[in-house]
Amino acid sequence: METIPSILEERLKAAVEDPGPTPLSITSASDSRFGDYQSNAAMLLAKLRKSNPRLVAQQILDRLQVADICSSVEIAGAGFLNFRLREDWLQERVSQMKADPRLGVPSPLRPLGMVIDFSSPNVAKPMHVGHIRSTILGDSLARIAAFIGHNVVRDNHIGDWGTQFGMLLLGWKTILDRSALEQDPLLEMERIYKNVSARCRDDIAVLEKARHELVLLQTGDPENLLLWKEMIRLSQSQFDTIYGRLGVRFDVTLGESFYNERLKPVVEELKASRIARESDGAICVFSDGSHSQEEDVFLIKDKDGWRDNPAIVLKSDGAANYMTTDLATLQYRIETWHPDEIVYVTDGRQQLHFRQMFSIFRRWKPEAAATVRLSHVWFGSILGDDGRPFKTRSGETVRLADLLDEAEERSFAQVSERNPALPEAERREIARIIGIGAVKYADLLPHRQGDYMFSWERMLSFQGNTAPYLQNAYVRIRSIFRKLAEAGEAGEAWTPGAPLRLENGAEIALGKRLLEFGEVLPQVLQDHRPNTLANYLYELANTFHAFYEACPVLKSEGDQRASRLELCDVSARMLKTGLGLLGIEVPEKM
RNA sequence: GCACCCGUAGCUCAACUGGAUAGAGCAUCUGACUACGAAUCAGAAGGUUUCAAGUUCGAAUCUUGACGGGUGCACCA
Repeated sequence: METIPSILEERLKAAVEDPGPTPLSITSASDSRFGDYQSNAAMLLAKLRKSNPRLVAQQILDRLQVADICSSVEIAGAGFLNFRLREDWLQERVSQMKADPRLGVPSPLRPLGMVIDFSSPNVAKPMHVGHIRSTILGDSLARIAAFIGHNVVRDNHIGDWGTQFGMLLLGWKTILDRSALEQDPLLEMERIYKNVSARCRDDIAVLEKARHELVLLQTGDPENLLLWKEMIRLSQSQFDTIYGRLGVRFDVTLGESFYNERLKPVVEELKASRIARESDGAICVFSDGSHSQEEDVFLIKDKDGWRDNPAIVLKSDGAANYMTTDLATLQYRIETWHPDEIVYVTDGRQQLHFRQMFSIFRRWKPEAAATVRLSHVWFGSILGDDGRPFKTRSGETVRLADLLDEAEERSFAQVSERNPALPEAERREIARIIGIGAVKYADLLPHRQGDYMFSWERMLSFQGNTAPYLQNAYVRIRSIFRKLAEAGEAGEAWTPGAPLRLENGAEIALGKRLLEFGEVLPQVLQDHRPNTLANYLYELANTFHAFYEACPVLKSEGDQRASRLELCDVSARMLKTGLGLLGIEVPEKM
């Protein structure tokens, strides 16, 4: 289904003499008194042509043919064109959208291949609150891209290689507590890692031993390889538990170790093509002078002036680092999936790394770089209510499993208070849906570039822009249909598909709101910003509640009743679908 | 020092990427339950968008400068 702005834009283009390359933007009206949609095209054109905006608007208006769509088009203010939709046309649009399984979301011109790299936990470390944003944001973007019609590869690039394994292996062989490992493998692995790592700092002999273990692993020592695989297995089972609770899945899980064979050739190619060279024993990429100093990611300024800020692709000890791995991974992804876009979902601190990585890639593989969009979708930190990074009361990192437990516990207490009569198992299930949903929604709602303050009270509140509020809107609708089904036994069954009649203000407002879904969703993906979708759903729930208060459904009669039931049904579907795209479930009761 | 991000109502956050009178929730105040779920709705009050200049029909948004905060800057990822 085409969106209303794109239909109006076509009409507008036809009415403009020599529209040029400038897009004629149509947006929904900023104030309903101005109409339903507005365009500032006349003002933009007037600026280009150095003429009067209102005059240009009048010229457009004289040739504009929208009588089948609009009841009025007016020139207002500095030269705005304000469109008011015909109510019969609007009603027809909502009916079409209702019958559309895509709920009015336009099909892409061409389905894109997208690789989304997100979550990326480390082996042998518990997943903690630092992983939550990448996991939830990446999952949501993947769901949205797939719904729109793109081909998505969800790739979990886990940290299963590197210097930490020397310490882990040494710890495993010397201080491992078997029973602790059985009880909580991640906790025990974390303990031995911290223990050895601390001793390495003070004692060069321990450090040497750890390095030796790492060399053994890297040269294929059977025992170390076996232990390493065991660590991965134990970690993966913990990841699976968390991902199961979050409802997150991956198409491929390829750890850093998977790219080992490709690292040396990458470095060789970069050296051969003179992109990288030796410096202080390491192989580095320096500026090629193709950018201004301020924009050059390989330069940095200090008090003595501009100096090199190279990216290291091979350390002086001959080992590769994450830049090398990321380049090899990028090469692999392009060879394997030929994607149109690769999305990296990580925190904002890695901006420089990705800018350097993308820059090296453009120099290394210019043809490939020209056909793939590389997007670093970065996000800010989660803060505690003290404005400092979110920690437990004792100052520890918050483990993700504990966070989810607490969300469900708090939610369970609320559900039990509201609905003590429900069986416990049902209350547990509702609490799970609300608790997990609240955490996800609180994470997706703020603009991703920027820190946000974590607050149980706010995210679990029933009022305001929260998951429970949205879920409640859905539950209220379902309750209507439950009532109807009970009555159905007396011969009042609901038959879907009745014609819509948008008669009063609240019905019309709801209809317009429902149509906006198709406008919002492509933009969400374009900007990689699910918070836009979250805000839309909040407004939808708001508009629905206003309709619900103003328009009795079950107490109305005949065609009106049938029409209102249709509006309820499509609103419920929209809420469920929209929340589903954020990875949030809805309960039937709460 | 340089780069990136941020500074919006008492608090927590939006603002369709330069549009018309900057919007929500919490907290405060007023009103609506013998009621399709009040976990809701209707309303009031709350703003020099940190400050100062500039760009133009028009700025929270762009430019420059100042002030304040976060993050990153050569072998950890």
